[in-house]
Amino acid sequence: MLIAGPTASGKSELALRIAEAQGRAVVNADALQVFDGWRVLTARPGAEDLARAPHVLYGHVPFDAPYSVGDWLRDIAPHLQAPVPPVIVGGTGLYFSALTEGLADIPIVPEDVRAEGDALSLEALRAGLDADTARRIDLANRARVQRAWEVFRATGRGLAAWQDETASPLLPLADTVPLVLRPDRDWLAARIAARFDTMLAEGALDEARAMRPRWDPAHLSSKAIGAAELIAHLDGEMSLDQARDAAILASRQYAKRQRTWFRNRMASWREVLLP
RNA sequence: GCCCGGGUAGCUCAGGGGUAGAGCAGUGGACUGAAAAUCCUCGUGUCGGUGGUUCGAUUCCGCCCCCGGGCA
Repeated sequence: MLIAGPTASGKSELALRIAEAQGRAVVNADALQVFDGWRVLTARPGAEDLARAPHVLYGHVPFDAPYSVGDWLRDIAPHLQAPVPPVIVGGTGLYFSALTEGLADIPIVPEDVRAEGDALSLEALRAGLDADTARRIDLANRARVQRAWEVFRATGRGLAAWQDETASPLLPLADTVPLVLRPDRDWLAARIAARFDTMLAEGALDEARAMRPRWDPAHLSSKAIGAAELIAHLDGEMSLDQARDAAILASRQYAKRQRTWFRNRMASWREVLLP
């Protein structure tokens, strides 16, 4: 069973109830909940939830380690073999797509190639692409262009060529019960705001204080919405109210991006309208 | 009560006699290893109200209302 949904839509609780009732494990499909560190801020399940059902792929990656969809697919593979099929829940559309539609089997790009790419201008990166790939990707999007450049640089083959050879998916959609939560926009906005206040009440600020000495915006776990805002508040750069408002706003904008992905890339999934 | 400054897009504001634009917010979209990332698109709203001047007023003038500040 797959459960996708925007942030704060209540998908984790739904997954937990199903898992608990049916003796399944809950498997995480969220790019930030895989990290150790910001437990409260990333809404990772707490002790009470963990006691109700087995949880997998939550907080299993060090907060300062790299991670990617490919890592996630490798991590999830063994859990798909469990005798009782798990409930896979999360908000990262890319993870679900890679799982059910496949991901090109491209060798891991070495760190020094990434560093080399970081140093180049967008124009230079574009110039280093093969024609097929250049035609396929968004040339205004540096992240996409640099990724394509890195693949070509590291493997000598274009990203498009690799993608054309994408193998069959680890878990075909047809073998699943795919649910996507589609909450009303304003209803979700209210929940997003309320949830951030709950996070503060549950110690998000203390968590930020604990993370402060090891804070590095470059870490992937630092992308957790609200992390930079709370750190800025601790550094006296903004009031707690400003940090709160900024984090809530960023969460709403994130939810909108998720909505777009779900609507267009998971059109065949079973919709669950909320409230 | 008088004087000064304002009242223009959801918010902050710019503009100016030929019916108006920015930023933010919001919308729609893209996205096969950074994805809670990254990128693209979309701006008609009684220009506070009402009279007047004018071929034409949101723009100029009068009055009224509201919000700041000052003086009584």
